[in-house]
Amino acid sequence: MRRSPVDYLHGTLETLILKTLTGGPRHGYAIARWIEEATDDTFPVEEGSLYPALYRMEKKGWVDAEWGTSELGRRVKLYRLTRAGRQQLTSDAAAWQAFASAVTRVLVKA
Amino acid sequence: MRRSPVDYLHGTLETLILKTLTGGPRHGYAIARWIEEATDDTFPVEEGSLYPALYRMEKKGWVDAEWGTSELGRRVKLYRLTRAGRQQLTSDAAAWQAFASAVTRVLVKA
DNA sequence: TCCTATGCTTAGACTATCTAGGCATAGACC
DNA sequence: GGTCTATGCCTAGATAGTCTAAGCATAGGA
Repeated sequence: MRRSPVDYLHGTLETLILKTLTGGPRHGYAIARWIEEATDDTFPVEEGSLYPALYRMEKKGWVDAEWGTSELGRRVKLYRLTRAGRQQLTSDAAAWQAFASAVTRVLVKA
Repeated sequence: MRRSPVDYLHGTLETLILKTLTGGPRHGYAIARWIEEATDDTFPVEEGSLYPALYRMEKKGWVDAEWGTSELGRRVKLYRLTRAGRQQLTSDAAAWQAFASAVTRVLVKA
């Protein structure tokens, strides 16, 4: 029963998306590709997870969305980090570090 | 919207339980207390999560259960790590490290 | 007597994920 | 012209692990 990194993904996707958007506005597809590349394809970002996550985040006021055009001339929905989203990222990153270091500490414990 | 460590817990509970049992057989209640103490109360282990997790793990053959008596003279169900459980822990711990380091790498990225 | 800590069980709700389908178009290739 | 791949968004339903909240039982201390 191999546990894939994805099994742990719960809750971290939104944080990773927030982080992605600190590089400037991006559309969904680009966000997915960026995360995959940044993690060396450690986890695939499924569209069925990505888009619902973006809607939740828009609803919570962490991102703003507006329709635009990609470099390739396609119609895309651009997401931009709001001030609230930036604050959330700061808080999320700290919460993640606390969680990750606690788990690691336990797993490494003699 | 404060993100509590628990939001990230998904999937890690079983791994933490496996680790707990490397210290010898323990009953559910003791497992919960050990994890909470080992993480400096960073996350509470709810009974509604713990016991179902133990049943899943027994079903998967990672642990064996048998009724016994606690130091306090109470009837307790003791869980013991199986060989398969020990292997699972090795695999889980590696998967966790891969996941955690990938996420941390992204969040720290300039 | 009452309260707390110990200890196990489980039904149902919640929610974030994945599966899998749909739709649309640009560009490359044959 | 036709086909295939990459790009791009949407969403219904299934899955699965968590939490809430209740029940049950007993030992020990105040």
